Amino acid sequence: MMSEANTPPLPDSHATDTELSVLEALWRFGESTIRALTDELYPGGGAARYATVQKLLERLEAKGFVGRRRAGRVGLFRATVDRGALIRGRLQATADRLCGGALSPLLTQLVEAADARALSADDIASLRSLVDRLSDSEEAP
Amino acid sequence: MMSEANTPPLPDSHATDTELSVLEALWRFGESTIRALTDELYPGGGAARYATVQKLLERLEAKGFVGRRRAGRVGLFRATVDRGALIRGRLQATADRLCGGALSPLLTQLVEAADARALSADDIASLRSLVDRLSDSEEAP
DNA sequence: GACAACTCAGACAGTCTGTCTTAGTCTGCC
DNA sequence: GGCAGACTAAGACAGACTGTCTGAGTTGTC
Repeated sequence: MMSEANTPPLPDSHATDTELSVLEALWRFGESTIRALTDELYPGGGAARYATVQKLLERLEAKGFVGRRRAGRVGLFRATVDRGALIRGRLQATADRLCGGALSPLLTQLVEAADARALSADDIASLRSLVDRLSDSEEAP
Repeated sequence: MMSEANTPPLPDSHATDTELSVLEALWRFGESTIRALTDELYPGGGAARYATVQKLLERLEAKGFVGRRRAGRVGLFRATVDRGALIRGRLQATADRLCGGALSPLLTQLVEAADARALSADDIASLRSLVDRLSDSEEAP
């Protein structure tokens, strides 16, 4: 009972690398027109590149990563997910495919992967506070 | 200087869901023949399914996830990566695409995602020992 | 020698992705 | 009024990837 739907929904679709570059631009510049995005991603790009960006936005919208509104006759596009949501979506997808949905194996492997490379003291501290929080809610349900 | 090559190489290719089911079978049963894997994955499957498994193994081998040796005239296939390596590979891929390769943003998001849902007491305990281990190696380099 | 099982190579359709073309619509300006 | 320029919408296209399957050759058994 409960313990669901209290976190915003995670993206279930996959954003392509190219689609991701459009999202990155939207994150950097906020709500933008196709024209502005095209100029950013393909400087000097003509009508063809413009249409490419248009199609990428259309697909991103279908996947729920992007929303649009109209300002006069032109469309304004904005990202409807932030980078963190995208990351969490991919993490969850990895967990679903490789760990039956469980997240803790990911934590284990993440720490292992980071072992050689440095994890900052801040990272470790945030991990520790997670463990403390989890322990608390475990003892006092 | 250094801090490289002391961890085994991470898979750089992507294993499909279907390919993954073959890997899962190899993890469960260890070194196996195509026949045994086919019987496991497609019970009662005929020559067609056999060939499907064969092709999946061929592609897994090309991607470096599977190795083969010959026992007499039949081939014996084994996984050359374990589940953890696959997980770490996907984590690194996510980090590369979404965080410029840095792993700590993944940690942050993972903690956030794990916060909401229930982790088992075992998970929490193993997490705690993980944190303790990290803190130790942090204090005493 | 016939048969069964295995291997190897490749065909095939369906899907996904990035790219581009075309046609239609609206704008403001001369 | 009408025209050039910019925007939208719809879809065509090739290349890659995936899961599936067929066929031709090999090898060992009875």
